[in-house]
Amino acid sequence: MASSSLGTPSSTPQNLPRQIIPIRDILEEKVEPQQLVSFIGLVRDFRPPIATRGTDWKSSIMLFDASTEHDRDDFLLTIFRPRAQMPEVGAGDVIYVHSARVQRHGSSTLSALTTRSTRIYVFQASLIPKVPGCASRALRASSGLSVPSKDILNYVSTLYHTVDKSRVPDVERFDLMAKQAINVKQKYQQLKDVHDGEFYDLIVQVVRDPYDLNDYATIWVTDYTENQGFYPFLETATEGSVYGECAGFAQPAGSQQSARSGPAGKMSMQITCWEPHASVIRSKVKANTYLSLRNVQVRHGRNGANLEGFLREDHLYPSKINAEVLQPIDDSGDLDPRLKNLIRRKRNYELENKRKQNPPAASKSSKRRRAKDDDSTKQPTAKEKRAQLRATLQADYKRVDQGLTDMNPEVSCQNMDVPITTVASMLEAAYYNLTLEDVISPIRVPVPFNNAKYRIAARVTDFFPQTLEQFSYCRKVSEYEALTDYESDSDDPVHPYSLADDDGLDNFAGPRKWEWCFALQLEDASPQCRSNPSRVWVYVDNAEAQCLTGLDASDLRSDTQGLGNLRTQMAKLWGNLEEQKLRRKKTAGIGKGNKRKTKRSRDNIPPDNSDIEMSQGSRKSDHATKEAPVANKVFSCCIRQFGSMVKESNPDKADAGDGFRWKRHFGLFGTKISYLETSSSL
DNA sequence: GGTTACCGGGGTTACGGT
Repeated sequence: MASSSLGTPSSTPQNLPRQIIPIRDILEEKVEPQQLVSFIGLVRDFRPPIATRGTDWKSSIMLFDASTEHDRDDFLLTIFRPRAQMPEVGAGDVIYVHSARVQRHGSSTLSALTTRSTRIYVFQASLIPKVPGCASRALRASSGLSVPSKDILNYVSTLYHTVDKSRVPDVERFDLMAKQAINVKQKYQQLKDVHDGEFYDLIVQVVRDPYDLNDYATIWVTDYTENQGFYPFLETATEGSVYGECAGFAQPAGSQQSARSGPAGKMSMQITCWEPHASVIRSKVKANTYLSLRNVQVRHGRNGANLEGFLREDHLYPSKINAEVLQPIDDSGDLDPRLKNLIRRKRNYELENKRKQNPPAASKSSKRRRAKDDDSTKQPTAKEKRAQLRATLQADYKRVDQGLTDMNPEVSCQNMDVPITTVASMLEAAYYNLTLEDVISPIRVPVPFNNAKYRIAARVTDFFPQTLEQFSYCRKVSEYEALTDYESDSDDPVHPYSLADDDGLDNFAGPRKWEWCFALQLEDASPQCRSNPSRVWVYVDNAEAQCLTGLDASDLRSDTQGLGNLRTQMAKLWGNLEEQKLRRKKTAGIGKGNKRKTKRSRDNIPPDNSDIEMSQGSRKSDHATKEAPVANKVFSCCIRQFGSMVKESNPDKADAGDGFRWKRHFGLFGTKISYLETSSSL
């Protein structure tokens, strides 16, 4: 079966050296991807080394042997190596590749990939003698490789002199092809810039499930740019109405998912994909998938009215696949900038759309951003804020550092040059000095919060949630996180500042991430406040908790090591507070059914830092201190004030638009517990 | 033990709708 048309013995198994696999066996998938294989073949195409994003360079070689000499499909060897170690090859050279990895990448057929241990022997075509001559003299100079065994050398000679070489181009043509291969043509365009009759590389998002027609599949795609050549979709996009099932399309029962609304207007183009690309579309693509498509021909459709795309088989390399699914979430921060920009445009489109749909009330997702950006909230300018902060701080600076002794040596914070302020002054209502024309002295306008930062001296008197296991939570990972200006959406059911429970994740199959989120109740420890110290709840978000503890969040209900590390770190900060709380809870729990809560809930949210409550100080834990005082030390830490929008049914209090008011919060930042000394080695 | 990447050239096949 594997014999050549010439009937030569070259391809018969008995002539093949042991451990050498016929290339056809790889193409017919008699081996699995990842498996290591050795093979020998003739070079018919070569792509010289090009730089990659990594440290290696990349080169590739198209090979055939006696088992594939008349095949249409090609067998590709991809070489990743430092540039200096790249082999030099010429037309018709015989290559013996020892121990390369089989892979499936960018092609409908399997190919081979070098590993660190792959050896490549190149025999220069013009020097290969006929048997019984020894092929070793045709071996091109390669660094430090010993001469292969006799059976390999014999096979090289036999193969070269018996195989049909009509697929090997002549030297001039080969060199020209190699030269052309490093000329990469820039074909990427956004959809807004595509024209009739041209070929483009596209980065797009699929807006509805593909329509599969066996030999080919059609997809509708967008990149959130507009092209006058596209069909204008309905302005008001409702579920299923824009890219819904088209009348007249045969709908195999159950095979079509409900459609999703894509952007309205002239933002989407249909692309028809033939094999081998259609297989990728069929098996890996659905609505919302991000795709890289290469060499899409753009032409007017049959009605001549609108532009369409066509992804056809590559003439020269029929197994080459030009459709690749892209993952919008990438922890390495290496996301393709073209994809990043597409996601950014999508976000802008969605924000704009939301705004249009809910003009009077602030849209939920933009609440926090508006707190910072929107002029209509009458926020002071940065300069004004700085002046205001300076004035506030200067009024409060008491140089209380001097009165502080026996500070916690395990805790340090930034901005030690900023004088310590008191919690009471931090909790005072915020004002904005409004200057008007013809009015000499500025008017003090109360504002819901200001974005001030402070340094305080404090000790921890309470924490939330009630158990350390709940200090971390699991959340969905959003595609928008790749954007540098990403801010999480407050529609998220587990938004940190809501300290909501983990519900909503049970049926979520997408990527998740563990993050820290907890709150600490701090009591002012500055000397002048000893008689009546104020308390404040401060949030600790994921980044600040990482800074504080030096630990990454994990599922603490199962990660006992992580829980132990957290406990050790927090004990440095709050002493025996956890034990005290536990004792108090046990005492209180007698006769109360002692319900064990394993999830965060809104009922458990730490008390508001409302001015009255906090300036008077809630003293629940004082009862406990009578029994046994919490033993912990004073530390200095940085606190920032910020605001968020919350629902408000009383219209008189709704100062943030219909049904919403601003709420002031405090957050810890720039504070650090000394590093954990772990006994376990890496 | 495993990431890096994916030429050029010039295009036929197809259902009917947005």
